[in-house]
Order: sequence, then structure tokens, then C-alpha cells
Amino acid sequence: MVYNSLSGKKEVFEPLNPPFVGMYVCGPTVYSDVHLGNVRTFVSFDVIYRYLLHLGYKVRYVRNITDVGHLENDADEGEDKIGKKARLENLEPMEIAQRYANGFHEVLQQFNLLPPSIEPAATGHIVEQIAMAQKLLDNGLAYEVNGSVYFDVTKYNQNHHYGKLSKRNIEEMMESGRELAAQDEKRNPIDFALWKKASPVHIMRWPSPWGEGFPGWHLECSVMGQKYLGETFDIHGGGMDLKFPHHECEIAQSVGAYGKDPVRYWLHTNMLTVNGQKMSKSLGNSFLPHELFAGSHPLLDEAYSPMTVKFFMLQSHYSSTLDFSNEALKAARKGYKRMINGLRVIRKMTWQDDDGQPNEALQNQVEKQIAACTSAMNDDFNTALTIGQLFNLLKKINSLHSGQLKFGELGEDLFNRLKQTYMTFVEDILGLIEEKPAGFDELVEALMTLYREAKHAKDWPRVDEIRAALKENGVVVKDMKDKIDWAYDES
RNA sequence: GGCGCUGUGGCCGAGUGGCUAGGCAGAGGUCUGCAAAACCUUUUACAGCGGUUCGAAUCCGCUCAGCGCCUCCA
Repeated sequence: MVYNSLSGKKEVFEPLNPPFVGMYVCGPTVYSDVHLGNVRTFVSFDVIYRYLLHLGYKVRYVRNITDVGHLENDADEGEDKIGKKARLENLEPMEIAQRYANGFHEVLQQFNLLPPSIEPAATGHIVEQIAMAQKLLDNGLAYEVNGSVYFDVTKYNQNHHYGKLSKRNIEEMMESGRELAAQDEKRNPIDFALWKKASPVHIMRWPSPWGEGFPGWHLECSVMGQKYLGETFDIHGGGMDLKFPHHECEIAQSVGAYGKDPVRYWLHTNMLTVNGQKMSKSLGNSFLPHELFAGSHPLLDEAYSPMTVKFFMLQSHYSSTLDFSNEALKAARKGYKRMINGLRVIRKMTWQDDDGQPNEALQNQVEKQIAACTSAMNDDFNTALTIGQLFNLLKKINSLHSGQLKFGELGEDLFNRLKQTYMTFVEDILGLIEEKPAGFDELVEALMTLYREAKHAKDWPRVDEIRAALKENGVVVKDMKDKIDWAYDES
């Protein structure tokens, strides 16, 4: 089941051409560093992508890079964001785009996100965008004024519903539309640009049938979605704030050009908030990932690692707002470490034929918990609920590890499925990984060897000393009845 | 103003009609050289008012509070 923004309901997910799934996610505009809110969207869709792969779908995941066409201001009148930055820094626009695209990739890698199948750039598809604008002109749904081409929303709305995604109607939009003096080229304020004539100072420009210019922002996604996924594809994702006008315009363009709805399931991620307010570039309350990792933002008490932040995000549902605070992040860090400690334990654990007798109540409970992981993900990718279930499984794993639960009580088959489930969900589906510096394992093993020796000799002062040294490296010792192990310090 | 969303225990955050979410924090216990980790038990809930129902955090209405989109933003 997925929540479809278009219908406003949860629907059964049925791909158009199983086992293939086409998924398009609006990527970043590369004119500045990605902030954490952007990251949330990509983290969410990464998990969705991973889960669909896990279910056996052959997913083509397209996530674009917007490197032209995104204007600084409303009303299609501002300066291009990339172009402006290029002018300010006296660089080629492509240098700007490349720099921030690189930074974007670095950040996503720190969060352990899988790369998309295709990552097309808007500037690489100028020809196709011109063709689509021309097609809309031919279909009578666009008009050219003075070297610019605009989409005729009113005309389109005669036979279609402009506003069906964002649940608006154009009468209201016409009334509440802002009166901006510079809009005289457009027939109606709600029309939007498919192609803009380049002013003499505009750096980014391409030849077109209408003179030198550049494409409108909404066009690229329609074009690239159609090119790589077809005229109709399964999933289109993006942040809530793109619903209108961006996604609405995409629908209008595609329907206008090809006569069919481009997307079957629209998925929108909700916003990250800070003190209850949307985190956004323009409000200046957004964190940059590296500020978070370094703890260098005034609102942060200390540094939080990528996996801590990712775990924090996954503990809520993608369609809910999520409020950022130091307290919440600290709690998430402990939770994350607990989960990863569990991963370390289960990885090394193998079935042991002990004298435990099958415990039916326990077996039923574990069966249910295993099944619940899948059903939670099946229910609109509910990672929060999934994590809750994984913690339930973790209790069993830890009980086995400490000898408080016997393997025989579970049975070999169930134990193997428990292990399989925990590892698959944590690593492959949620994409959570162990964070450790280079040489960490060797250092810890060396200290642990000393610890065991001192412990065996009952040299308590020495034991405490080594314990403190380990603690400094973020490790706590676990003394158990019959063995000694370590875990990541959760504090 | 239009459209929409949210309000859960000390904190975060799932949950859409009856069945323990979970994490963090707190309390007690088991274990331990002492601890820690782990496990077990346990305290604190569903903004307010009214309605539907055998039964509501969950459905409906109203009130209050907060937020989002309508302009660039994931």
C-alpha cells in the first residue's frame, strides 16, 4: 500500500509493467549546498528504492540534477539561480553546477544512499525540452510571446483539471493570483514558462525556434521522466513543497503533450522543521550536513554523525513533519548504536544445538515480529514502525547472546529467519551501517586481548584502566557469564 | 482570504474502532570484583467540548493551539 497524493488515499501498489518499476524523484537545484531537509527526501526515497528492490522489482530510479531554468524569483521573471551564482563568483555556470553536484553526491554517500539508475541533467536535455514546448505549441496549449513560450493554463483547463494534484481550482487561483507588473507577457498570471527568452546579460542560453533562451523549470522533469521512464510511469516523488506548482505543471505539460497522465502514484515527503517551523534556505534556519557532523551550527549542542541523523529521520514516517532538536538527536544516537550493536551480535551468531526445549509461545511471538517488519514496510513504507519491530527482535537476539534465551527454544529454522530478517532490514533496506574510523577493529581487538588477560589474572586496577581506555574509543565492555565482548558506547 | 495538515505519556515518535508500538529518560530487579552492557518488571498518554457506537486516541461536529502550500525551496 502506498499513499498516493493524487487520490489522497492509500492504494495497493501495482506497477504498470511488473516486475519493472519506474520511479522519478526531483533532485536538487545545484546552486548551493544541499541542506538537511533536502537530504530527508532523498533518504526517504532511497529506502523506498531499496525496499522495492528487496521485493524483487526491477526498478529504474531516475533522479535529476537541475542545472538550469530555476529562477531566483516568482513569476518567471527572476534571474536563473545557477546563472546568478556564476555571475557573482565569476565562474562558468557549469562550474557552479558541477561543484554543488559533487558536494551533493558526497553528502548522499555519507548517508549511505544508493546511486540512482540514471541521473540526468536538465542542460543535457535542451533539445528534448524544445521539442516538448513545440509539441505543446502545436497542440494549441502554449503560445509564444516575444521569444518566450508560455503554457496556457486556462485553455488546458477547459478539457483537463489543472490543480488536481494540489487540490485547487483555477478560479480561486486566478482570484488570489498576485498582481505583478512584469507579467504582461502572459495571458494569465497562472500561466507558466516553457521557454524564456534570454536577456542580453543572461549567461545560460541556447538557440531555439524562438530565439536564444533557456527552458522553464517544470519542463525538464516532464521531458526526462518521459524519455527514461515512458509517457506513463509508476512513481514520482519529491518534497511536499514541490506539489504546487512544480508537479502540477508537470502533469499539465505531459497531459498536454502526450494526452495521458504521466504518473500513477505521486509520493510526497514532508518537511523537516526547526522549532516547529519549516527548515528552508530562505528562512535561514536550515542546517548544512557538514555543520551537523561537526556540531558547528549555533542551534546544535554537539556533533551528530550521518547515521545518527539518518536513523533519526527513519524513526518518523516520511509523510509527517519531523522536528529537529538536540534532545531528539541524542535519543536517536543511542537508539542507532543499540541497533548497530545488535547487528554486530547477530552477524557473528550462529545456530547452537543447546538443550533448550521448543517454546511455542515464544516462537509465535517471534514469528509475528518477523512478519510485522514486512507488513510495516508494506504499509506505505512505515520505517518508524519497522524500526520498532526490529527492536523487538533485537531483544530476542540479545537474550540469545547473553544466554538468557536458549537456541533450542526458538528452533533452528526460526533462528535463521530471525537473523536473516534483522540483518536484511537494518543493512539492505534501511541502509544503516556501522560507523568506525580506520584501524578501529585492530585497536579494539588489541585492547580486548589485554582486558581478557587482566581479567583472568583478576588484576582489577588494570582491568579498570583498560576499560577506561576502551571507553575513550567509544567502546564499552560486555562481561557475560561465559564470554567477554564489546559494544559501541551508547552515551 | 482559498486549499490542506497537525495536536499522543518527561522528550521524540508509530498507531484509524476493541488486542503491549518503539527509542530516549525515570523506578525496581537479575547478572557482576565493582561497574557497564544485556535481559525482566514497572510509572507517566491520546488538546478541549459534544456526538455516533456495546466499545473511540482512532469516525463525525464545534472550539482552541500550531504549521504548510498558494512566491524560490525537498
